[in-house]
Amino acid sequence: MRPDDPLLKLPGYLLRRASAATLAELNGRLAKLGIRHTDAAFLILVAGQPGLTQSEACRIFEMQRANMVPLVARLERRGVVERHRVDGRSQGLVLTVTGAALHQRARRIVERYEAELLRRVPAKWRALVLPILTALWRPAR
Amino acid sequence: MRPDDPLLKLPGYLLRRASAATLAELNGRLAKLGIRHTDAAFLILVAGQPGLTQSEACRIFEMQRANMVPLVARLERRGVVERHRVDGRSQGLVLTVTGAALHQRARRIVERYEAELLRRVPAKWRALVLPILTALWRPAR
DNA sequence: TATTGTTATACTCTATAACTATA
DNA sequence: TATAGTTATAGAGTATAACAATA
Repeated sequence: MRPDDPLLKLPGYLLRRASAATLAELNGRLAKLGIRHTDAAFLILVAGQPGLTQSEACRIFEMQRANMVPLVARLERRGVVERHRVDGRSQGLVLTVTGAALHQRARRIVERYEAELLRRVPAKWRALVLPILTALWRPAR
Repeated sequence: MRPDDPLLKLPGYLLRRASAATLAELNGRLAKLGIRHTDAAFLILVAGQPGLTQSEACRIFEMQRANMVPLVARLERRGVVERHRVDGRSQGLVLTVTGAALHQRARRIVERYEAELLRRVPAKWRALVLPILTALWRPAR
C-alpha cells in the first residue's frame, strides 16, 4: 500500500532500491555476529585466498586502499585477521582460528540470504539473475 | 583483468556491486548539473506529483523524515523547490521555474543512463530486467 | 494520540590528497 | 618511478531519539 512511485520502471533506480533493501536485510542478520556485509565479504575473500594483500583485496572489491585500513584494523583488533609481512611493504592477510570460525558463521548466514534472494525470483527466470546482474554491472563488450 | 572474485556467483553481492558501479556512473553524469542521483530522483518525483509533502516523499523513497530535511533545504536554498503550507504542519513541495528546468535536464541524463543500462543486457533477456529486479526487491508474496 | 517537520547526533561507506617506506 | 600501506579529511547516505506544533 505504498504511495505511487513513478521511478519503478527504471532499471537503475530499481537496482539501487533492491540493493539498499536487501543489504539492510543482510546487515540485520549479520548483526548477531557483530559484523556487516562489508566484513562478511572480506572474510569470505580472505578465507578463499589466504595470504592476499590489502591492495589485492582493494582491487577485487574496487575500493580505495585508504578505506581498507580501518576495516583491517578493526578486524585485527578483534582477533579475526592477522597481517604477515611478505615483502617489506606488502602484508598478507590470513584469518585466525577465531576468524575462521566467524567466517563459517558469516558464510552460513550469507548463503541462506543469497538462496532466499534467488527464491524470490520466479523459477523460470532464476537462471538469468546472475547473467543479467553481471551484464548491468559490466557489459561483455 | 581484475583478480578473481569468489563472490561473483552471489546475486546479493552482484546486486550491490552493480548498484554501486552504475550509481557512480550516474553521479558522474549528473555532476555537470551540480546534483546527484538522490536529487534527480527527488526532482522526478516532485515534478510528477507536485504538491506532495515531505512525509509522502519519505514514504515513497523509504527514507527517514529526518534525512529529507537537509535535502529539501539544500534544493530550496538553490531556488529549485518551494514549500507551501497546506496544513499547518504539512508542506506541499513544488518545483520552481528554475527547478522545472533543472528537472528537464536531469531527466534527460537519467533517461539516457537508464536506456544504456538496459542495452547492456542481451536483447533476449531485456524484458526480464524489471521483473527480476522487482522480485528481488519485493517478492510478490 | 498520531503525524509533520525539525534538531542533534552518530555510523557506514566512499573519495582525495599527501606522506613513508619500500620495490 | 611505481607500489603498499597509512594518515587525515570530507562528503554522502542512513539511523535513532527527542522535541514542538498541529491534527
